[in-house]
Amino acid sequence: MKLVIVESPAKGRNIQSFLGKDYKVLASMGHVRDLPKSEIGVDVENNFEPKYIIPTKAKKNLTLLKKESAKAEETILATDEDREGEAISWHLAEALKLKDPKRIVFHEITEDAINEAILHPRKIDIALVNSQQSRRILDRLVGYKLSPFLWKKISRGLSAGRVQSVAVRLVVDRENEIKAFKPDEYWTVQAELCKCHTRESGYPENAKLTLDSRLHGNDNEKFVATLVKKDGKPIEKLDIKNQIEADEILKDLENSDYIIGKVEKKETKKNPFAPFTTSTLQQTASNKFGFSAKFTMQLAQKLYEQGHITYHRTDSLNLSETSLEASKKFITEKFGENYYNFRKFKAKENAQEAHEAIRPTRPVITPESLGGIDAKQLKLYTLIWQRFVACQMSSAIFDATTVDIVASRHCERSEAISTSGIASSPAPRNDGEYTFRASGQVLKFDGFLKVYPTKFSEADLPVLQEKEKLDLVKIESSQHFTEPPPRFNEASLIKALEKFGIGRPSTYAPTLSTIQTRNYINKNDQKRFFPTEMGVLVNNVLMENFPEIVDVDFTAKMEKELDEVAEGKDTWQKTLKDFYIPFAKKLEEKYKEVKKENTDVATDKICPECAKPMVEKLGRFGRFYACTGFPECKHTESLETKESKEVKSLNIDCPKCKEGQIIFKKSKRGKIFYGCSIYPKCDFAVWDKPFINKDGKSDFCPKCKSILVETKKGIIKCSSKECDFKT
DNA sequence: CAGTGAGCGAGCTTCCGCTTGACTT
Repeated sequence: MKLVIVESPAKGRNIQSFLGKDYKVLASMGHVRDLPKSEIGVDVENNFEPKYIIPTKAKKNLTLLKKESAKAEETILATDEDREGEAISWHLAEALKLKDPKRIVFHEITEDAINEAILHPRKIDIALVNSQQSRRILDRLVGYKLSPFLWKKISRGLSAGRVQSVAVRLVVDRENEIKAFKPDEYWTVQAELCKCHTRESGYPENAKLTLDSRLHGNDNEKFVATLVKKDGKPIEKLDIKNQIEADEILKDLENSDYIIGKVEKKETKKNPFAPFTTSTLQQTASNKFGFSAKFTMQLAQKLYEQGHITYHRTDSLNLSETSLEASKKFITEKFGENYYNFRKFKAKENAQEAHEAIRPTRPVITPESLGGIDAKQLKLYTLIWQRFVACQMSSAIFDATTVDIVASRHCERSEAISTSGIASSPAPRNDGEYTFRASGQVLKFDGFLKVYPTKFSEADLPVLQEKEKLDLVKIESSQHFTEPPPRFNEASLIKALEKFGIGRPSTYAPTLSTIQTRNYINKNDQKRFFPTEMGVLVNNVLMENFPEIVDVDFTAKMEKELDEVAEGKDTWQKTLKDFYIPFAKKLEEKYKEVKKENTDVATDKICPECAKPMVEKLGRFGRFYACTGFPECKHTESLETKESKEVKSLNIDCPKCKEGQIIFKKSKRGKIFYGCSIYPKCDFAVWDKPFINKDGKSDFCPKCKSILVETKKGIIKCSSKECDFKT
């Protein structure tokens, strides 16, 4: 028996089926050794010697691997072909004490690919392993050196890191941009025009037309054009600054003739998107369905385990030969040959490409034919299936038309007369010639749109010819203001992180969680991120003292260095030394130089327990009132919010102790609940808001006399778990 | 489902990236 070790058990099951009973395929379940959590674990004095331990979570599995490896005639390391995968193999070899570890790699999970790989084992690429060690140790040094600095200078429990601190910075920067933004007023001018019927072109005598349509044409002969040029000069977005300027233009235009200038017709193409990577899947599922990145990954994990999709943590756009053949067959059979178009996609520059793009494992399994799975899983599968099939289909083709309309004043004498009364030489014609533009596009061939629904505007224009005269139906101007950039949501923040190469497919979702649980950023009602006071404060301290670490290019620079190590051009110790020596020196200075932040704000509140004044303090969960008699007096109060004031004003007596009142509270996790004001003397608490009847009083369950509550959906029910009363 | 702060000096907080599953909603 030969032992093969891969990273993921689902992948292992697959490979097992190809290799048969001479092989045993097991999974490492990710990394099996790591730096210890409780200490820095890097001997910076001794050439950055790392101290690796086996985390408790990995112990059980590693014991199994050891047992099987000892029994096996040989152990083959088949982890992913990238920096982290190479390192996992190396750690496995070390932990399993393999003498001559055999390393294999493959790019697609097919019988041929696996058998081929088994025939060509290689040695572990120690340079690649070393580049991973540099990455790991650098992240450890940054994180475990900067975090304690924040504990000392701001507050305990805070954190900083190469990835999370930049993510927070992006949100803070954006908020500052929004705050500093001054909207500019600008105006646009639109003309509603229609094919001319009342003049030269005329109408057939017998046409049955209403007076309105005789004057203004049918709806399908009307169209809207936007003012784009004045006297041959393009009008830029902010050129028309106010109503006075807009009115002047309107005045000019009311007495103008509208004649068609250039008519340009051309075909335009819309190409399908590339297949999904982790980041684009997360973005699209967020934008289309409102799924959080975390939820999308949970759904994808299940689809992967059930064998419906390929691996879901990837930055690759590669598609296996088999999947390409399958999609070709599917598309030509189902839609016809003209719908098929072979396409190859290139991943972004620093992608590691250890896997394929995310795609259905078997494209013939259409979403309709996939039964027995959860509705939301199916929704995600449908999206993945459509995106993949569409990416091998023809482009959609549109007939696009762009029409210029020239508006010039009616031909009347308008030569300038000099004050002396003598006609001057003809003045240069600057009498307000305006150009409008209208464009339309009509879908000619749907191509990939047949499978991947995409929003596009379709607007038809009437048949128009050059020099044709038009009637003006309506002309109007509209006021606009420039808008600040929008706050990030999950989709756009992940997109930004990926653009800068910050973070990896396996970390986008966890990173978003970390910076929210640290209370650096929060989501507003529109699910958009804004920084908290603590987020702003931490970011300011980092920006002021360690700008190079929170620079968006820090990771990109690190990656360059790591490449040098992976290519054997540089040692991992030198890379670390170049970074760490100046960093450590600076850190030492900053410990001395930077003062501890004081965020206390005096109030005129008096402590109800000891009569000392109270201050507003900034804690890890936001601001709160605290007694200045601390630590003798531990009295604290929450800041009043709209909700807490509202609940307090209802004066609901606690149904349990009848002594206290029900007040608005927040749990550790930030979840809202309603509890008794004299806690811990009385521990009454419910999740939902107590129901208030029309007399302004709380009410009780007719069945069991417990207090009634109103859920967020407006259902009134009994608060008792044993009672099922609800309306 | 009931936090947070200070400072002393017990022990603890903290990083990123690779995995899944055990929790709970």
